[in-house]
Amino acid sequence: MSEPVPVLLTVDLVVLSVRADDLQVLLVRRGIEPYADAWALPGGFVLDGEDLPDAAARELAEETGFDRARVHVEQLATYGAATRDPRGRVVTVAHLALVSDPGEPRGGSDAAEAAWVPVREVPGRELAFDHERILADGIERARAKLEYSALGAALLGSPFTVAELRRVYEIVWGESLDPRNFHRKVTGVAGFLEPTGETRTERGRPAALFTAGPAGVLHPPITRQR
Amino acid sequence: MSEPVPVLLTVDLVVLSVRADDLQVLLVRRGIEPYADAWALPGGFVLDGEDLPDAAARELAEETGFDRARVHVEQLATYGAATRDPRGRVVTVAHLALVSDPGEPRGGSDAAEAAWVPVREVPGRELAFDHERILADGIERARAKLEYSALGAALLGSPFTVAELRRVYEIVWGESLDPRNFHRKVTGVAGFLEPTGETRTERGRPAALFTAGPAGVLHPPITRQR
DNA sequence: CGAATAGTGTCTATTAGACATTATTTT
DNA sequence: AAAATAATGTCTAATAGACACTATTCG
Repeated sequence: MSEPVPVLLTVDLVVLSVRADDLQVLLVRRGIEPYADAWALPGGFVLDGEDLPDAAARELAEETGFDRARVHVEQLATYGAATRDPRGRVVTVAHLALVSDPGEPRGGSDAAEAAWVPVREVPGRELAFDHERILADGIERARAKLEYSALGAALLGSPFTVAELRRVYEIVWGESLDPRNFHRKVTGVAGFLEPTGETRTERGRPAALFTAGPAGVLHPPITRQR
Repeated sequence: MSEPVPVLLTVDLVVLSVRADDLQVLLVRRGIEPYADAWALPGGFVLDGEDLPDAAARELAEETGFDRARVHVEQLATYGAATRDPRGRVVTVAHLALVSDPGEPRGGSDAAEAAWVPVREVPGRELAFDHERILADGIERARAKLEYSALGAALLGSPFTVAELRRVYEIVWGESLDPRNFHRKVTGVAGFLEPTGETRTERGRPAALFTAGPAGVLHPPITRQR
């Protein structure tokens, strides 16, 4: 029987937000080796005694100032190829975070710089480690979960209008949706949206305001084009 | 800035199979501390230089004799609570494995005994570590993925009949499905099932044989009852 | 009033679910 | 022939998608 090998454990975050009518991801420019000056997903080492959700929430707070109550964070997947980090055996538990209306990011401890980048501009940049793959997995998870979950609300401030929610779907999926059918769909599923009774007027008829309902799931789902 | 903390990394496996008209999970009785003599999910330490999929495949082969080509294995989730293992910081990357028609299990290196157990009998047993939670997550993943993926075929030998596939769905979901509607559904989605042209006769009219098709996904999905 | 946006209604094609019927084998 | 299982067909209710229409605001 072989001996167990100790590894270093990190959490990395795919932090997505809808900003400037675009799906954007939070990237940091690394301040230290390896991959110094390269763009990377925010993240860092799991600390002594710290659970994985705690580590993810802490890193998110350091990079964005968001506290976990206002953000949706879920575990994405774990990446552990022996050669993924030149420092040695470093395994990362990637998380997906969806935030609403973030201000400008602030640089964290080992991040010289942080920036929101439209996801379709990322393929041009070389990300550190296997972060390009992790980002792709995170985006696909977000797209897939919009179909059957109330995840879209996590990308919006609360309360929100049906039109704002629809815009989130359109931006994340990159396809346009019929406003009338979308409205009928999301308001028709019991418990998915909670009407606040309030309205907000921008231009035209005032829009009813909603918060995410208790259902959490959208059944039957909204389907994207295949 | 705090120091990274080294952890030991394991892979654990939720190995599911349909045996004796029942959804069963492979459990091992632990031969060593901690939790000696307790039932647990099969698994073990990730070895030096070993990637996560390799470690999962190796552990699976040790416990069942299955090589990875014949089995569906996918990463499930990672569990890293600081107190989950009394030995210290041990983080496990759980995997879901679906196998067809396994023979009797053989005990592995640190497993004194191995057994297939119907999943509905598991709540009676006390599983080691947080394995009860991991098992629950694995079962739910399998149930959910049957809806939209060709995962059911992984629980069957190849080729198989539509009736055999339907039985898998019924057993995993614990609900009965209309044979005629199920047949129409799975044979109607292009690329989901590949007819072999062969038939197999048990009792009654010979059944056409199929293999899993190239599509991999079932769109639109089959939905379970909610 | 006209423009703009929100929200409802209506029609049609597709799909799901219930269930009848036909087809092909074994005994 | 009878029993058993496979496979197809038919009907109906529900849903998705296209699109007309009404509602409520601002300028």
